[in-house]
Formats: sequence, C-alpha cells, structure tokens
Amino acid sequence: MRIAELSRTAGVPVPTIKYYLREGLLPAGELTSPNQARYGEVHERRLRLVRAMVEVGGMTIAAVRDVLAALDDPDKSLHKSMGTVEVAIAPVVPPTDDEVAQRQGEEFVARQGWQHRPNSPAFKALVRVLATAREIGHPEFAEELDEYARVGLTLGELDVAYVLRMPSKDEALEGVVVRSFLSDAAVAAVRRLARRELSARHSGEEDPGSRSDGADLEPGLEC
Amino acid sequence: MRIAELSRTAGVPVPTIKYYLREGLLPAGELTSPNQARYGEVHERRLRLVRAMVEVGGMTIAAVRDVLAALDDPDKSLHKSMGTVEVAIAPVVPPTDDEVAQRQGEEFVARQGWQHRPNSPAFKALVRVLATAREIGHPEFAEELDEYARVGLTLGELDVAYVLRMPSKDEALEGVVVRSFLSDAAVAAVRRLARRELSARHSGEEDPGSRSDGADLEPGLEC
DNA sequence: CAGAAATGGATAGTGCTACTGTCCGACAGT
DNA sequence: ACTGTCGGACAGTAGCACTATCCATTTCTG
Repeated sequence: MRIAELSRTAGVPVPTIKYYLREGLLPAGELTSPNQARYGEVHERRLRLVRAMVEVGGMTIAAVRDVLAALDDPDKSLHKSMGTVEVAIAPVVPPTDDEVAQRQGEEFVARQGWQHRPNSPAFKALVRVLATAREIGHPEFAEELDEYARVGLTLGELDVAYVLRMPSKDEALEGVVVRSFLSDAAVAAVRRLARRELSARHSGEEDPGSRSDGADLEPGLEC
Repeated sequence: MRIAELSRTAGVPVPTIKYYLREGLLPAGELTSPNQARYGEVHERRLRLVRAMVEVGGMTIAAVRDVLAALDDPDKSLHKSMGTVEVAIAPVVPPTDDEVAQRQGEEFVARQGWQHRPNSPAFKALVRVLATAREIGHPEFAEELDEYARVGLTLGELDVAYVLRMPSKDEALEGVVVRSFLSDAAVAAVRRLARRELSARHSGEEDPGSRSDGADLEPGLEC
C-alpha cells in the first residue's frame, strides 16, 4: 500500500499522514527504493488509533506520542503502561495552593482506602476541582466526592474486566489505551443524555429536541 | 473597585480582564467618567466563574460566552437553560456516517426509555464514540453502554438534587452551570484515581508513586 | 498643585498547536 | 517517453487565547 491508498482507506489527508510520520506517531513505511515506501495493515490500524485519540479523545499530538511509546514498549507491565497512559491523557491543570482543598482530597483518598499519590495528575486534578468549587462559592461540592468514588470504582472495574478479557498482552495493552479515552468520552456523552432526560422529567416539559423534524425550532435550539 | 484591584483579588492579569470585557464575558464596569470605570462583587464573581470554566472545564471562550448568555437570560426555564449549557459545553465532534453505530445509539436510547433526540450533541457524541470503537476494532465496547447508563443516571440524579436544593432560581441556574463542568472534571479525576487503584491491586504491584518522597524515581514516573 | 502613575479603549502582535501547501528530483505505470 | 505519483524537506496558515503598546485622560501622591 502506498501513501495515497493509506490516505483513502483511513480517510486522512496525505499531508496529515506525512505530518504524523514526521512527528513519530506512525512508523516509517518500508522503503522499496530511496524515495518509495510501502505501508501495511499495521500502519492503517495505527493511523486509525491516532485519529481516534485526537478526534474523540481530544488528545494533543504530544500526548498521543507518549501513549504510543508506552504501547510499543515491550518491557513494561500492564500496570506501568496504564500509569504512563493515565499521565499522558490527563489534562494539564494549573496547580493550586488551597490547602483546604488539598486536605479534602487527602481525606477523601484515605476514606476510600486508596494509595495516596500526591504527585499524580489525577490527584492534582481532583484538588484543583475542589479548590475551584470553593473559589466560586460552592464548597458543598466536596461532600459528594464519595458518591463519585462509587461511580469511579464501578467504571474502573469495567475497564479492568475488559482488559483482563483480552487474550494476549499486546491486545490487553491496546485495550488499556482504548479504554482510557473511549470510555471517558462515552461516560461524558451518556451522562449528558441522562442529565437532559432527568431535567426534562423533572421540569415536566416536553423536550424541544424530542421531535425528529425540528422544523419549527429556531436555529441553535434544535438540540 | 478598579481594574487593578479586580486583577489582584481574582488573580487574573489586567490585559486578560480587558480581553474578557471585549469578548463580552464580563459586563462593562460602571463608568464614573468617560474613561474611568468601577467594578463590583458581581464582576469578581463572574471573573472567577469564567476562569473556572476555562481552566478546569477546558471550555473555549466562545462556549463560555454562550453559557453566560444563557445564565443571564431571565426568561428561560431551568430546563431550557440547562439545554443551552449542555450544547455549549459539548466538545465538537466530526460527524460520522456509520449507520451501525447510529442504530446502536438509537437502540440504547430506546432501551433506556429516553427521548430520542438525534440532533443533540450528546447523542451525536455517543454515536461518534460507538463508530470509533468499531473503526479501531473494539466493537464489543457497545455492549457496556447500559452499565454506563446506570452510572450516568446516578450522576445525573446527584446533579438534579443539587440544583433543586438551591433556594433561588438564579442560584439554581448557576448551580446548573457549575455542575456541568465541575462534576465532569471531578468524575474524570476520581475515575482516573480509581482505575489506577484497581490496576495496582490487580497487578499486585506496589504503586511507584505511593511513596510521598519519590526521590529515587526517574523523572516522568513519579506519578 | 505638579508630576507620576493608573485608567479605559483601540489596535496590533505573540506563542502555540495542528495541520496544509509547495517544491523538488526520483521513480512507476502505460 | 511521458504523465502522474512518490517521499522528503520546509515554509506557510488558521485559529485560539491571550499579551503588548499606545494614547488621551483622569487620579493619586507628595
């Protein structure tokens, strides 16, 4: 397969493929002559994965590169790779100096009996959320953390079960990566649907978007 | 309060405040003379909210503007405002023409007994996730949607209960906005913590970041 | 009350990211 | 032979979220 065909089957423009090759997101094709290369299924699969991470996962090119590096490292345990992936997909959050939020986070983790890893992006993100809630005048938000923990554990168990179901280590590794961004996106989407549904029920209103035609709706409100 | 003090108390640079004023994210200050304005608590509170949406919620300036417009519209019902907010905070996803994914999404919504709103960003996002799962060779991902729905409903009920607890409609409206991005961030963070915890337990490994000092860890692995 | 500092408003510029376009000499297909 | 595509290098672009500069006023400070 040459680059044009790869572009066609994966639906990615040729210049973008060249860019990904430059950035190390795709391995170079097999050179058949100094300026002709051949690509295979591996490239196609990898290219789809990259597009999924960028488009659905909202990841940056640098994060994708880190994740793929972890995926291609044969020496790492599943657990370690998972850690690398988590670090890579974590959004960057500016740090906070709110020690109340810090304490709330620590107490939460202790209450759950979880390992306290104060430098992990996940923990920092949690503290940042708690600090923000306080800053904008919603300190009671912290009280619901334990409910969130139950939800997080449920989702986490699904992820682990999924990965353990994989027959080979390589597939399990890819499963880790895929779950890390796909299920985040899925949860976010389902959650928005559920929120809207509950809101509609509660307000007793017919939902404006429930009619499929939407012809008589002003633009911007048809959903 | 003048702009310098607003900048100091909210921790936002003066040029950024000016930028937000230009973009309509902050109402103009009360003019005391043709080129002097005064800002109050309202501005400070709003400024903190904007920063929270941008930094923690990862929202774009345009999305923030839309959300604030909904928040400031006194004629809208809570439910309608919530809809506007949901649309604004939804990430942009390229559409898909995968009719299998489309059908999976529709069946899922029907199974849950939810309203089918095929044009909502949430539904489109869900279909996109299902399509992506199939594209990258993980079609069995769709089978877990119902578990996600349970989680989504749990979280949604928390959100609704929180909003209904608010004494006034204005506060409830702000509650909607705050919940829309804060709890997304909180779920994501808690979920990452839980995933790591479960992974550590399952692998039987000591988590490399569990020690607070981290002195002997190579950089990039201390979390 | 004079001079330094800050202000609101306008406009231009910056840094970053993720591409996208152009050019080139070398093949490949017909 | 010749038309089209190729890989590779490099420059250019679009969009976003600021950031910097300027200027004609105020406003504070000594």
